Amino acid sequence: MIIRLGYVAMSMTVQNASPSRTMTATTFNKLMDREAAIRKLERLGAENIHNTLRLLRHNRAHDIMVFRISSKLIPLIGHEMLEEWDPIPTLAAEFEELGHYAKQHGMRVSFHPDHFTVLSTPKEDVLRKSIQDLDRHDAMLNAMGLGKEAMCNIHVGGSYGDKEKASKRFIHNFRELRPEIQQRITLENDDKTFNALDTLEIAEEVGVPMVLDIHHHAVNNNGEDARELWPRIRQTWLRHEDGESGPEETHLPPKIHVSSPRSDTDPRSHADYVEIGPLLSFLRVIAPTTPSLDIMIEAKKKDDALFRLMEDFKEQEGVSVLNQASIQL
DNA sequence: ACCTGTCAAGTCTGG
DNA sequence: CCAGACTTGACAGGT
Repeated sequence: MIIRLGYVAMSMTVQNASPSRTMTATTFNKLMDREAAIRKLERLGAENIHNTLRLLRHNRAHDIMVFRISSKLIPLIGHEMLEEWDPIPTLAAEFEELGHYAKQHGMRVSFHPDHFTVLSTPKEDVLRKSIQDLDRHDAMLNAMGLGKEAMCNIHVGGSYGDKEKASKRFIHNFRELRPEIQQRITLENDDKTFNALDTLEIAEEVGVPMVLDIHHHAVNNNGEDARELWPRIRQTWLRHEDGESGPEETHLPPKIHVSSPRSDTDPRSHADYVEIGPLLSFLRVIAPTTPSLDIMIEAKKKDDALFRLMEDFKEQEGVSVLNQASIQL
């Protein structure tokens, strides 16, 4: 099994390269010249996109092919007071440059719209905003010139006291989405409500790939073993092309999320670095059936945690290091 | 230079 | 029914 490692949004080693500088709504409103304030938001957006490009260059220098782009690239986008404002065309050149670099180097990039995007919601207004958020993520990926291989990972959402109903609502709402949006979505199990099996069943039902988060699974499960769920999870990454020719590999390897508990008293929070133990035992079990896998590291120390994990992999029996960010197992 | 409270958004819990 | 917690990086305002 070939495994590629990636990390999320920002770097601990590249200095002054924040991809998510922002401005608060309060500050925006205090500025007298609204046009100038909007230009300022757009400058921040351009700067965030440019810093993301710097991170991709850093990734390339370290063989890192998997990366999640920050969803906070453009400050205040989607805010109610800025409904008329569409900065994505304004930033077309910056987006194009970023996407071109990713494509040129065969990098797998993704977004993770945050937990305010909830398709299981019973509230019409929340659903409407969630769809708008997905539309904006799709528009940004389109502006980058990236196809359906660049995906948006989301959670199922809240349960509102009845997980079964919420699950049905998610499925219904998902099916109402434009097909282009549906094709961009992956579903991830969360650490509180929709566990891996719940999420898997929904992912199968609507036909989207499932991202397994093994830390979330460790703190939210009904006694299921992730290794036993894996064959079904892996299956969600196979696609019927037009329903004709049977299952085919997508252009994408399955992806999992990896992090470690901060402490025994705070097991849900993310630790600075990743413990190799539980990860490795999972990988050894799935290796024979899984030719390739991408691992998104969700540790506080970001790329620093990735480098340290690679050091740990080097010392393991049966693991060969292919380059600075990938291994064979 | 450094510290503290606050921040767009949603959901859940406890009072 | 409402306030606060949750979670995160970064702002904003203060010393």
